[in-house]
Amino acid sequence: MIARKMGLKYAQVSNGAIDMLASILICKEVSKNQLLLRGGEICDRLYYVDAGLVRQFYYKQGRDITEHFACEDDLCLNAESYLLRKPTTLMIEALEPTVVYGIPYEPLRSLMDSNKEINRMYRLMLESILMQTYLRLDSFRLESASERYQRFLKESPGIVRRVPLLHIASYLLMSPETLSRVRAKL
Amino acid sequence: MIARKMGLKYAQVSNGAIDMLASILICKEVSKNQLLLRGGEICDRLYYVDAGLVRQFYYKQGRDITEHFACEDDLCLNAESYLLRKPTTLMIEALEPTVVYGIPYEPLRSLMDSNKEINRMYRLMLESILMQTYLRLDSFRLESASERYQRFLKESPGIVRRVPLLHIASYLLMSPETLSRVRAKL
DNA sequence: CGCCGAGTTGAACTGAATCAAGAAACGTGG
DNA sequence: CCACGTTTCTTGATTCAGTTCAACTCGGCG
Repeated sequence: MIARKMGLKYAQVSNGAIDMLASILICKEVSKNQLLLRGGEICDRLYYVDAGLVRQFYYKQGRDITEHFACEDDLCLNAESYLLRKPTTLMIEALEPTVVYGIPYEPLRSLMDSNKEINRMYRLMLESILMQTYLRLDSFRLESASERYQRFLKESPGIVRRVPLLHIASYLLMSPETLSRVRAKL
Repeated sequence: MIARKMGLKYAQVSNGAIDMLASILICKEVSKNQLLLRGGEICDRLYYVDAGLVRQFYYKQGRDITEHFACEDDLCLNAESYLLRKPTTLMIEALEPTVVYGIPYEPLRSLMDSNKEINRMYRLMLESILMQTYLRLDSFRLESASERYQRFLKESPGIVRRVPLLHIASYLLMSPETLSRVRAKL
């Protein structure tokens, strides 16, 4: 069911491949404000959010910085930890009651070795994440606080209403006060 | 020769795979200040720089913004254009006499279908680029102009001396004047 | 030699951060 | 269902890093 959604969102995989993918998926439920991944752990899963909303964040100079939001049908990848198999400083927290499906590292690698479609699906996921990341980098170039917020509003209207201003501000690289003022002017 | 370097840098591919990779590589020489890719073209190659130095840049609000530098043994990927097959606004310019090897899109896809090692190599390339991009995003969070420059110095000492200040400034998200002052203080 | 682009330096300006105080919303227990 | 405390958000005043604009210096090259 979830495997089908995943497989079809990024590639057009066959029923056989969907079944194989389903066989390695691991479902996890997280309640509001619970951590899905703690600092120091190795992130062994590439997450697909089925329901709810999570954020990836870390502490820098004592501040809580949100790096990514993922809601229904979004991917959540802890690249450095998942790919290099090392302890993470980037945590994942559920901002709502959430259900995620994780693709564990090793099982995915073996599945990719034996199945071309899964291999292709993963490649397309990576490519999609990469392009998203480039877009995000770009938005920090020459855009004012207000422009960054308006872009976010347009690109992720669903998230804005569900997340505390504080997290959106750090995600958009501005102080909560600035975001509040930006909003007041719109 | 170049295929061997490439194959070994990102994966540990066999001689057979190296030969296959070599068979699709396209070599191109570009002289100083020449464009390797013009705006409006579709970027059909994932480039590997053999010798010299290139930058990727685009115009935004009339300014020339450098997005990426690639020198010897670095990759240069025009993600949006290469992956989505659409005309680019991101150009590539040689800052020195340069030799690049391009991996063309379609031939790579078919090679990946028939050869697992090449497939794996490309996957590792993508993963590597993705992690680099995340690091770069991070450095824009809570780092001052001076800190960004010092990080760049440490991470890419080879590039600093070979590139006009102007391009480094836009790459690091600051005005040339600011970079000049930052340098003066070190 | 004198031009030209690249880099430096100075002064004024500005967008956003910070600090501080108050208002609104939220939820928990009585 | 309300009262209270806590958290989240807003608003104002001040400060500061970095931009902008302008003038000047330097080094290379025709």
